[in-house]
Amino acid sequence: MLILMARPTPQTHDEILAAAARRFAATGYRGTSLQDIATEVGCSKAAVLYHFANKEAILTELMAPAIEALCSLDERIAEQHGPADAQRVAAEGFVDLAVRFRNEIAFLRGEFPELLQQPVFAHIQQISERLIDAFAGHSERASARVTALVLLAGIAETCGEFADLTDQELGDALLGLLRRALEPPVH
Amino acid sequence: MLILMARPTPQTHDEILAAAARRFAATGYRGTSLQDIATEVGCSKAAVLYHFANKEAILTELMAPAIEALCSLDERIAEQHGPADAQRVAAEGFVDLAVRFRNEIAFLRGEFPELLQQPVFAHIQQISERLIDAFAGHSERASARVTALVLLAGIAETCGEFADLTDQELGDALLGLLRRALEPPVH
DNA sequence: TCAGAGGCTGACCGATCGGTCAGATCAGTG
DNA sequence: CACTGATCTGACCGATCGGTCAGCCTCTGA
Repeated sequence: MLILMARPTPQTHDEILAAAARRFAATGYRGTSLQDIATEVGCSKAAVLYHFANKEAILTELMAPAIEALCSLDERIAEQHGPADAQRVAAEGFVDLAVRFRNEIAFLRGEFPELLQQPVFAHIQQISERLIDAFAGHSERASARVTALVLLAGIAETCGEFADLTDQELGDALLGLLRRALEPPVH
Repeated sequence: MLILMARPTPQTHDEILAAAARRFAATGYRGTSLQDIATEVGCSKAAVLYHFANKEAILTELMAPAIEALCSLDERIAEQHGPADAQRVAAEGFVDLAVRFRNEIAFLRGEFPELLQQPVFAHIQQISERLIDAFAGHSERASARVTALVLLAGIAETCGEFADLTDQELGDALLGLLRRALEPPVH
C-alpha cells in the first residue's frame, strides 16, 4: 500500500482492465461507457484512452484468453472423424469454456449479434456455426438444428447468472443437460 | 391506390406500427432509432411522435398481444396442483407462445435484462421467475435450475431465427427438446 | 541544471439519441 | 367566408456517446 497518491502509476493499465471487467459484467459492453470505467478507476476518461487505443481494444484484451480457447476447441472438433465424436468433444469442450469464462461471456450479454460483426470477432461467427453443426451431429434435420442452437445460445446467455454455483456444480449440470437433450447422430 | 400524395392519412398509425415491427425485427429495439422508423414510413420523426407518446409506446402496442398471452399462461400454470402438471402446462404453453410470437420476441433480441426493468414489463419479471420455477418442477436442485433457465433463455433468444420453419415444425422441435431435457419432478 | 519522456487532465469535437415546439397545411363545418 | 381540429414538418434542445488535442506535472538521467 503506497501512501503517496500523486505517484505515477504504471499499473493503471491493469486497473483499467479490472475496472472494465467489473462494469462489463454488471451492465454489459454497450451499457458501459468509457466514463463509467474511468469513474470506477478514479481517473479521467482521457487517461483510459491513453492506455487503450479505443473502447474495443479493452474488450479485445479482456476476451483474448476466451477467444483463444474457443479457437483451440474448434481445431480439436475438426480433428474428430465421426459426427458422434465431434458432438461429444464439442459438448464437453463448450461446457468447459462456458464454465471457465462465464464472467467474460457475461460481458456480451445478448449483444452477440452486433458484436459478432466487429473485426475482433470476425471469425468467431464461423466457429460458432461449426460448433452448432457439431452439436447437431452434422444433421440438417430441423429438430437437430433447433436443439443445437437453443442449447448453445441458452448456455452462452445464462452461464454468468449462476454465481452461487461452483465450477464443478455448473459444469455437471450443463453436461447433464447436453447429454439428455442432444440428439445422437444417425449413422 | 390513391394518386394524390398530400392527402392526410389516418392509417399512418398502423403504418408506423408495421414499419417499427420490421425495423425492430431487423435490428432490435435499441438498435432502431425513431428516425429509422420515420424513414421506413416515409414521414418525419416528429410525425411518429405525434402518433405515439414516445418510443416505448410503440413497443408496448406491438408487444401487447404477446404479453397478454404470457399472463394468461401464468394463470393457467398457477391453477395446476402438482409440479408435474405445472411443468407440462408450462412447457407446452411456452412453446406455443414462442412459436406464435417469435417475431415479437425477436424485437427484444438479448435486451431482456434492460427492457425488463421498464414499466411496461414490470410484472413480466415475476412471471418469468414463476415460469422458470415451473420448468424446474419446483425444485431447488442446481441441475434443475440450470436446465430450466438455459432452455427458457435459449428458446426466447433463438425462436426468431428459424424463419424457414413452419409453426408446426418449430413447435414440434421445441416440444421434443423440452420433453427430453427437462428433469421430471420428484414426488 | 535542464531537456525530455511518460503519464495524465480538462476542454472540446462531431455524431446520434429521444423528445419538444411553433407553425404550416388541409378537410370539414357553421 | 371564418373558424376549428387533426395531421404533419423542420428546426431545435439537452444529454450522452466515443474519441481528440494541447498542454501540465513529475520523474529521470545526462
